[in-house]
Amino acid sequence: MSTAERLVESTRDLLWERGYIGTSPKAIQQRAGVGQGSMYHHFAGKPDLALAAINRTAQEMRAKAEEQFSASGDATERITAYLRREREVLKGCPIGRLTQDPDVMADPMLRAPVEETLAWLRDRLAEILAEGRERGELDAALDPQATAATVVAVLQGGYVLARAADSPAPFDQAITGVLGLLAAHTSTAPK
Amino acid sequence: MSTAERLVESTRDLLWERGYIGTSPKAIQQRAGVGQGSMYHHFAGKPDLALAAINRTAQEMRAKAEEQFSASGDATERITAYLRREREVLKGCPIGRLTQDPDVMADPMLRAPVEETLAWLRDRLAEILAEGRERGELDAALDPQATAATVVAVLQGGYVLARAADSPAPFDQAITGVLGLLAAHTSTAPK
DNA sequence: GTCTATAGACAGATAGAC
DNA sequence: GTCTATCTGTCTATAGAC
Repeated sequence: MSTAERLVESTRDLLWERGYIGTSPKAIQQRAGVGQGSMYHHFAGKPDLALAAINRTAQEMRAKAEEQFSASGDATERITAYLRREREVLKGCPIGRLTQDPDVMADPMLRAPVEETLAWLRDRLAEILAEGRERGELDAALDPQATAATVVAVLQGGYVLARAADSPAPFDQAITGVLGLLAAHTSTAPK
Repeated sequence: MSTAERLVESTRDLLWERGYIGTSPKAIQQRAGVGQGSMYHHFAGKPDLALAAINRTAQEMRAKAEEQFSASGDATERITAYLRREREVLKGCPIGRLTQDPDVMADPMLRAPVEETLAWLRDRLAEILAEGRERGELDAALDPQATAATVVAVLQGGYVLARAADSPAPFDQAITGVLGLLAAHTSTAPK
């Protein structure tokens, strides 16, 4: 892996663990095994490195979600697969956590990928729910937009509960709960 | 307000806005209008101040939630009142945001109130849901524990979505969505 | 490209005068 | 109780040699 690559990966790890404010250039260099001068040769500074790191994480997150979204199965099956997918629950969401970082939210460049990724997730889920409703799989009373927001929120909030409890249990419960609620909106008629 | 009081309030504000890592003793003093020596006379240091601040915020959060929980009305009404209560959505949850602060989570004293408050919220909501189920108001198939975790997660995740979008809209949608899902589990039989 | 040196500002306190 | 001085270390770079 190139020096620049190692710096970006190191920054991704640290942003996930400690956030933007809690991540120093020195820590990034040490984790990457790269010297000070080398870092400033490849990147203009901390914001520049963070931008590269956040963009890559956002890209990766979409790609992983799209794996479940575009798989075969009806709406409920694909959403279940997405929610039940293996995750590093106790580490939290590497994108969602950035919303708590005032310096990230204050910089339009850093903020954009965070905003876009979560908006994309909601839109994509809303599409899948709308499709399920049209096919008669889901109750006509179900609001795709609102329900999509709920699903993403359960995920993001589940991470918060898991970190607070230092256990993945409340995350799993929250997922179980929302899937149970969604099941009641599923048509019992044959597909 | 006493000097000590002003320091605690100032710390509460800053922890909410910038988190533990992002909050310096100097910033606390300036916002409180209190000198350095004065601060260290009343508090041992930053962790001590943070402990006082977090405990107060946790206490306040429980009291406000209990207002809706112990009000009159059936389970759905009380949960709706809790979720629809006026909130400073764009500021996020002052307790939930601390789960992203590694230094807070690493200190058992600072971590305890965060863990306990969110656990208490889940337990309290589970009680209310169980009660509603016993009364026949809610579907017998509904899992009170899991659903309670879902409700708290929607709240915590709703804050994340709102901050990402810089708009309360996705928060409101997430609430609308979960209440819509819950409605399908509500018995249509007379109470 | 990578290294070391340097630098001004801030973090998080301690000490002692008043 | 509050104030000012002082201190060690870190933050986030810049400069210039190799």
